[in-house]
Amino acid sequence: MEKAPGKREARKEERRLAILQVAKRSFLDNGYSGTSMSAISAELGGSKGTLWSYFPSKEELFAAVLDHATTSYRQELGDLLAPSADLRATVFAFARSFIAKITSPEAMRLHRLVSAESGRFPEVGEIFYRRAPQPTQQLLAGFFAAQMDAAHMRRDDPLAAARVLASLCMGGAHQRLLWGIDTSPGDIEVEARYAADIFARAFEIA
Amino acid sequence: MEKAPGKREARKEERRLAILQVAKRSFLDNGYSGTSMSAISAELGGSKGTLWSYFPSKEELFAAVLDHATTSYRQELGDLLAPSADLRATVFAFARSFIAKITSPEAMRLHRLVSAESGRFPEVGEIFYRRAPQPTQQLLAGFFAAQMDAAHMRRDDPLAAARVLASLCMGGAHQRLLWGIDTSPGDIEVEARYAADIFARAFEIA
DNA sequence: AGAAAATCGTACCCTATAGTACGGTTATGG
DNA sequence: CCATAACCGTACTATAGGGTACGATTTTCT
Repeated sequence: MEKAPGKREARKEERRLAILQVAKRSFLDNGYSGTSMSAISAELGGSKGTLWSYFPSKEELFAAVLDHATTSYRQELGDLLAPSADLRATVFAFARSFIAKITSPEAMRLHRLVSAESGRFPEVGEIFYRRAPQPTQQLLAGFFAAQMDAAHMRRDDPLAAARVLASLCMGGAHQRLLWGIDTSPGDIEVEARYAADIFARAFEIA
Repeated sequence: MEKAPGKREARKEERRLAILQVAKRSFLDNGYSGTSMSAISAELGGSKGTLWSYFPSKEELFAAVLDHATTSYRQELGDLLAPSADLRATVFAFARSFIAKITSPEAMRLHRLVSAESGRFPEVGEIFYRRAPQPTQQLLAGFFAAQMDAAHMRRDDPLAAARVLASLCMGGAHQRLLWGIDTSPGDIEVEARYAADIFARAFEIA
């Protein structure tokens, strides 16, 4: 079924990706209203008709960009939870990778775009939520449930515990970057350690 | 010095406030790029020239709106911390009021606007940060410092403790509302209780 | 009453924008 | 080699946007 790359389809897909890439940059930089189809077409080179033949309206382009961006965002998410020596170390390692990921420039810009536009386009928030925060929380929750079964931490709602850790990770550098207060990369290490410590105390990790 | 209301100045101030009010609604609803001066003028009635005589450009109107909005936001912030019977109760009461405040529709829209535009206008984030999150954190930090001195909670960096509590309060309904996942008002109570509980465990409150 | 300030209405300029139309050109597939 | 799908360039429509100009009108101060 999925044979025949075909030079036509190949070039088409390639072109589509190029459009998405340029559009993504523009939407991330300038928001929905601040992005113009004409500018995208100009930056892309070629004719406006071509752009419209791929995405028949600005809204559809936006939806496609969001879909693409959140998909690639999610794909880098699976390996955040790497069980190691003891629970504390695992939590700390997770916190460090997680904070690093959500404070990366691209993640920040995506976060900005999503929170800005999900007021006007409700489906934007939902798409994002189901692809990024929700899977992460469930990943964590499953892990914590097992740890609770093994009596390595206090028994509690695993999903709530997952949210606590996520909240602790998002309250520091990420939040400050949101307001434009810039932070040094070293902060990540410090904050991850602090978040892990608070979490360990709250959930009675040995 | 501050005498002579003067009908001229009075009407001028009144008009100014009317403009700010309409503009605020529009910026909060539609963002910076999505807001048009012409539309504001139309909704306001009267001539475009008048609008421009008050605010000589869209950017200056935006700055004034932000200034006004964050100021009124801050004024409702002082009475969040009401010392009561014991520390646990105080923390819980704070969490409840704080979550209620930051999840109010207007606060959410302001948050959205600020995080969206502080990428493009760095001073936006700074203005907001210095008027809302920072005072709140310092208020809390001062309170915790005193409680630590009185040995009612574990000794630690008071500002860090303040951030922990704030993070716990922002990680629930507020975050979900940001993605457009709506929550029931009853969640506030539950989440405040949970946040206070986690905080109490992490800081060894009796 | 009369000068001064504010306001109004409207027409205007210039640029940007989403989206369309169309005839000519290049590349691909059979 | 030739039909065809994709593409290009360009010109075009229509609307909206920020911002200006200006003469007429109303309101306030003295």
